[in-house]
Amino acid sequence: MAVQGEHTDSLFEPGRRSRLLQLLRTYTDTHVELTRHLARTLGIHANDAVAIAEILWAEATGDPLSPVRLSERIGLASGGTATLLNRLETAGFVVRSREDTDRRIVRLRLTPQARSRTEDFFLPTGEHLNNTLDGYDDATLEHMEHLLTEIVAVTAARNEQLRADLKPASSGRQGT
Amino acid sequence: MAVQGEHTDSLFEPGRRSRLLQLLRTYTDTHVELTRHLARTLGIHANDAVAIAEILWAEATGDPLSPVRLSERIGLASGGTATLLNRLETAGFVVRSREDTDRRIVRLRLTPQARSRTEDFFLPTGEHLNNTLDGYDDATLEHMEHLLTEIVAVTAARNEQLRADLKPASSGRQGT
DNA sequence: TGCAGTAGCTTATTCAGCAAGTTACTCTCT
DNA sequence: AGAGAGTAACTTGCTGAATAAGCTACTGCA
Repeated sequence: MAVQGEHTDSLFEPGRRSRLLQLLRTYTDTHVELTRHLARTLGIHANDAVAIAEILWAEATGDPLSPVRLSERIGLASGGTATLLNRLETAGFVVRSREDTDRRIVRLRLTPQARSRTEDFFLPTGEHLNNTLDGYDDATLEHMEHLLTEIVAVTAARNEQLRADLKPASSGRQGT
Repeated sequence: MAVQGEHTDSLFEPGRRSRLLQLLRTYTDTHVELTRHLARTLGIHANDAVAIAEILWAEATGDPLSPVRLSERIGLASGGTATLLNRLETAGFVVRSREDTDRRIVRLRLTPQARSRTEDFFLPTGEHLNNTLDGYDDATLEHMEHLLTEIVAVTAARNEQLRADLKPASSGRQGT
């Protein structure tokens, strides 16, 4: 018998802000579905496709993922990530290379075939999106970039906070 | 031996457009992680949390999901969705109600407890985001809304196309 | 040189999800 | 009205993805 129950409506209040947030939500759904289609196209599991996309992007930015960092992004435990990587390596999508000075670290790279198939998959959408963005002037895009950056920061901060609840107290060290 | 292999670089070319697309990708990752935290908070599986968010949102827009439509959104087959819903119903998160004139159709609604727990989870982020959006004037937000709408449309169109490849030929109608 | 910390992996086990089949309901066509 | 096609939801048997726990290899501090 909760008498109150109106404050939470702010999430769904009509208005421009709420509409924007819903658009972001919808975009996420859409992007996730696109990744599922990638999985189907490559003949692999949904999570494997997520991993491939992450590996591809990280590699493109010049800082290839390690298994631990991949596991953080796709939300799998260490063992599950190892299984996933074995699967992808056996299927010829991924190679592991120890190229770091720290000999413990493994770097994940796509095979040329995997990269080209994945890029071919994303390319039409990418070009279509680029064309769409061409319809906007530079100032608008800059605003958009700024806004999105802030939005990501807010959400990421919340994630960080929630992640902190996970590890109660490992070592005595508890930094900032 | 593909001699060419430069056209695909357009996905990663430096520049504002590419940066925007990466931001969208990052946002998706962030939002997905947030949903995983929701799962942990509610003590349910990741996919279950995705389903709860979808059910909540659909209900809020006045058009509660049916199992089929839920399954399309979360990317599960009919049987898997039934299992998931049984799980959520048993755990007291979801109720199924036959309220449609078409007696086959089941509408999915969150229990009050589930709704309040989920809203409590999203509320801090939602308010934080609203504050962020308050820093932008109306015209800018309108531009954003327009741009995002287009982006979603492009991606959704691609999804539709890919989904069409799935069903080979049900009725005699076959396109190109 | 030992010891704590981290990266990556292996193994045993569980249970989520799929494919296929069943029931219930709706709509159309005769 | 009644047969038949189509759709919504659910059930069941089985596969294998992911987990938890434990192990090895490497790093770097004391």
